[in-house]
Amino acid sequence: MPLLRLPEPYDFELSTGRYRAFGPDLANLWVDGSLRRVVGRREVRISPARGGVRVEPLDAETRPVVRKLLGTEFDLGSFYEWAGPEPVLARLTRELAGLRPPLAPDPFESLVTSITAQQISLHAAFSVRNRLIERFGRRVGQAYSFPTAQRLRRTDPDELVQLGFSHRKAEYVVGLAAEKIDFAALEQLPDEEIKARLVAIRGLGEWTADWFLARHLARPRAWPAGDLGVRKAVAAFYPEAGDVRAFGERLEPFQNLSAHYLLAALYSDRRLEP
DNA sequence: ACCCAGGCATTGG
DNA sequence: CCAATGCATGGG
Repeated sequence: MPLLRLPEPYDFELSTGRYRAFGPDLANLWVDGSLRRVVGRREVRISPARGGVRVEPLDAETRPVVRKLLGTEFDLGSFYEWAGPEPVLARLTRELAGLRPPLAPDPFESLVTSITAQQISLHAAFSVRNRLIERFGRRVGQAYSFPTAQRLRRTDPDELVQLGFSHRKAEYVVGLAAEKIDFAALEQLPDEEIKARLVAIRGLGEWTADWFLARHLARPRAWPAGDLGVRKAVAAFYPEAGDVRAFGERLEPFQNLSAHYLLAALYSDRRLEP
């Protein structure tokens, strides 16, 4: 059986909740308890299995992408051990045991997805992003490949406006697609250097750069202090915290996983909603 | 009919 | 350096 092993504990349903919580995600499509994503020219089906996930097809092309997608880079064991003495995260890691944050496997996709989510609600962002995917992606099976930079760089921004982008965001996306970014080289740099390079690109601010480090590169210390959800979660779970960016230092060196667990706890607990 | 939602660039002090 | 402003959609 095509089994991709993952360290225990792993809770597939919990970990993939992001792909359903704000409406369907055409690039990471949930179908009858399984996740579908286009890798190369094929649709890959990922479903829960004992000891990991069942992946079909599983081969040299799909394996690294699925491993990246499912966040195998995260060291949950060390995180849980580290959280032990800290009351809040100790509780969250128990309640959310097996949550392994999924990642955006592709850097361009990660950045464009963040642009769509700037300022507006995640429901609205998913809706706009899905229309982008439908219009400029490629359907394979039931899922769609995310639109490529090559495709979007020859697109008139007005076409994106038709899909619900603001004029400004439409320019950001087409401009980003036209940038020649050596992502392989970028990934070798330290966090702050990567942020500096990204923020220099129009439409990419600190929030977007932080989520790129967190959700594409899985950098342990990424801490999106400007994120509205993170701020709400910190306020809810650490009423005495004060400045959110400074508070992040208390979470060293697990800011990224801490942010994901705080957000998951915030969204899973309706009582905390305003 | 409002108002807010996982920001950002732009403009003006 | 900081404050104010406009922007798009979808849910409440």
